[in-house]
Amino acid sequence: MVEVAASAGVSVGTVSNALNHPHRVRPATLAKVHAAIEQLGFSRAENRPARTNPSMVQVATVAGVSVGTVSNALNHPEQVRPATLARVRAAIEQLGFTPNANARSLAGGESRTIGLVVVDLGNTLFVDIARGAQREAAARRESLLVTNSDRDDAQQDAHLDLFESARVRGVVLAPLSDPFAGIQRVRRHGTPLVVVNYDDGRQDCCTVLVDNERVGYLAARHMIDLGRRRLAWVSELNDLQPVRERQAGVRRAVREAGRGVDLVELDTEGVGENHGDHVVEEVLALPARRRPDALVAVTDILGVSVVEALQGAGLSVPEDIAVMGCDHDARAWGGAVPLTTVRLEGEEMGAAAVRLLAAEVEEGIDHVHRRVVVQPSLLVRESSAGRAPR
Amino acid sequence: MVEVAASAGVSVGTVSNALNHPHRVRPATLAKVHAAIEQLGFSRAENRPARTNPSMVQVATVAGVSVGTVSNALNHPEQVRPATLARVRAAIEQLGFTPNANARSLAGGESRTIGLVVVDLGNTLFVDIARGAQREAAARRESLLVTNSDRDDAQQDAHLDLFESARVRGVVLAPLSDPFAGIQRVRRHGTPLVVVNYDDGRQDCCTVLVDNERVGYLAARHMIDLGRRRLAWVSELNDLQPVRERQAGVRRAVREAGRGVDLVELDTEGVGENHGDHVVEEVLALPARRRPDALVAVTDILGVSVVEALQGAGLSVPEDIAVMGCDHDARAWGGAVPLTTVRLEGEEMGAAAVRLLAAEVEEGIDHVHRRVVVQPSLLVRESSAGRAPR
DNA sequence: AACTTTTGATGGAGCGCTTCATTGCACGCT
DNA sequence: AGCGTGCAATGAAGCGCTCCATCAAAAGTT
Repeated sequence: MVEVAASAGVSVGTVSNALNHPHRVRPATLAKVHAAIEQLGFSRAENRPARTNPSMVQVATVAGVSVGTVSNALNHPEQVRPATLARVRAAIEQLGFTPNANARSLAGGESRTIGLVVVDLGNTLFVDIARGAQREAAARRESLLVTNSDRDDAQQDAHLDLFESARVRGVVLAPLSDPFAGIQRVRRHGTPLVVVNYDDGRQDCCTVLVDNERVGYLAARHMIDLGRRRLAWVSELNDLQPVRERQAGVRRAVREAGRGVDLVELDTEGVGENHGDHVVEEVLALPARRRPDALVAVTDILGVSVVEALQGAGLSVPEDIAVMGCDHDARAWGGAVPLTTVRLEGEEMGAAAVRLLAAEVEEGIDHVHRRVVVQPSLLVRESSAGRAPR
Repeated sequence: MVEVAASAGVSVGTVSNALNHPHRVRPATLAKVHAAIEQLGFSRAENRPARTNPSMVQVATVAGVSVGTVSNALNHPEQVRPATLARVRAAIEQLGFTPNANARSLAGGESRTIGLVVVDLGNTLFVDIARGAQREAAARRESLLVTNSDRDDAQQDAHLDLFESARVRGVVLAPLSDPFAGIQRVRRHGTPLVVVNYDDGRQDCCTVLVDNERVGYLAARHMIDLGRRRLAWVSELNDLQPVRERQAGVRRAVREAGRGVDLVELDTEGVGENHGDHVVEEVLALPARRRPDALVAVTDILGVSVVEALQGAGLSVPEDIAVMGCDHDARAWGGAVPLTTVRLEGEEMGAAAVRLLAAEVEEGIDHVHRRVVVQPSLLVRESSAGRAPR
């Protein structure tokens, strides 16, 4: 009727009158309306795209049982007699019936999907997190849906809203920046939320964290254990939390090592592929007795870049200077000298996040937010330890 | 009541009788049931996680309008008087109302999400595809949900079912292997499906493809244009379609170049990080006059591995032998010598897939399946062309 | 055999929304 | 004033499912 009204150039009300109270409508208008009806009568049939999933009603009809029984066959098969169950399943098979998850979660008030919003799918860590979350979710017979906010706050918010409106069972968020607003947004209606890889300190939700202080500590400690005595820490100038923590870990390792070990801290303007040259300039500018014999880069990408720049400057790695990065970033796997790194256990983080989510769902009102700190591990390769004998 | 029955160890029917026709129930059973009721009475209150999203009814009440009007305010704001609209919006704001997408798509029969099932999120190409699809979907005011099948057919099927049951608007599939079964599964009920990066030849759905023949052609042609005359093509032994096509492209380029150019084809047992050594052995085993001066690897990972092995064997790249890969894989970005490659335009592929999906939705019954072939592009870096002057 | 109890199946209410025929009302025209 | 019209709002039907009180028949018990 709305279409007819549009086509006839009158309001819906007029069409209604034309049909039910024709005497109220001026003859000319009446004619217009009837013409429109006539015309649409023809074109109406064709634009049905025939997207016709069978419903439980059809399954019930074919199986010769009631809708309730079909529902039971699906969700509580133990309450259905084997013979009946078989009939229902045959009907489902025959019709190719796939339950409508929307109707399910509407009626049941529960969903079996969890949402994961990730800041950057291009980064190995987050792909690993997704993989771990996926695995853990599957083990709990839940589905995991992933969205990539691509380092964009607006997208991140949009995706949180999306999951909220889909009434997912819970959301795992690997945020770009302080996720406070996002947390509020999601928790407003009690949707369980776990934040991964960001410590907002407020502890008003469950959190899965990397022990970034330990990342730095493991790295520096490794170099010291190798007998290196003049360490360099290279990171970017900005104030990102993980960077500061890693730096703190490096400092602690150096402090613990006592006076025999020195530390130089170098800054770059970024951690990308091309910042190695600048670092090497700074290194070479140092007086020989302060020149580092070991260098820890805040990321693998930066580390690889430094290795290349050092080699370009005629220094050998690891003989003259041992180099390592952090993150176990796949983008750095192809380096000339395989890079020693501190590996973040992304899969474990993702799995832990899903477990926390499940706990929050189960515990309900009694839930107390928890924080899981996943320990990184040292991965020694040639850039620090030299080529292994073959 | 189901809970009570479970707790009392009787059937639901018995509980019903106990409540409505107690005389029909044996006293002992009656007592059990009442005990169970008593017990659950206490624990019932606490496990309500208070996950209470306001519904449109509440919004309507607060705004002092009917539910229909709230719906109109949301979906057809132009049909609502500004003053009313403002009241409704204020109520939505005040209650923190988020529409229930499940109910929406149930009632409206339409969903605004599309699903993307990807074979390997660890691979840059698919991350790019996801990014491109995301962008195009956002532009059409649709949401994109991603799942990672992680090279596992069972997971892929599970994810297709998931999207099917969520009644998404359409599915984009980047399959592991021949997606015939998956296609059947999804199309059975008319869900639009676009397959990316796999050509099954049957053309019973829309497809977005890389011109893999051209990938090989561009690569070999680049080497020939650089003046190289003895090319090597390195690929794994298996029979994957894209590999064969790339090989065909290489052959064509060599053929076109005429008799001055030779081609050696080498096989590896895989394309991973450690297969370079073997390739180099094969290369060195060739008589000097047949030894290649240019090498095209089927993937970047293999290419980087070859570069390292060559350097390890004392050969220089690109002087002695130019090397390149294919794919523009991020995992190869960190190589000692930046690797020339043929770039697959993943973002463009993802965007094209979403556009095809949209077209299929719009065209409905009249839709004819289309095939979009996205052209790869050559990315020249140092491993073939030498270090650019600074 | 006469009863109680259990099992297995039923059918209807309701989840939160969209859609749309219907209506009340105000406006403009004669 | 009175008719015809358009606008804005209403309210009920129904989307596909789950849940559950209820019941008929089968299975036990005495």
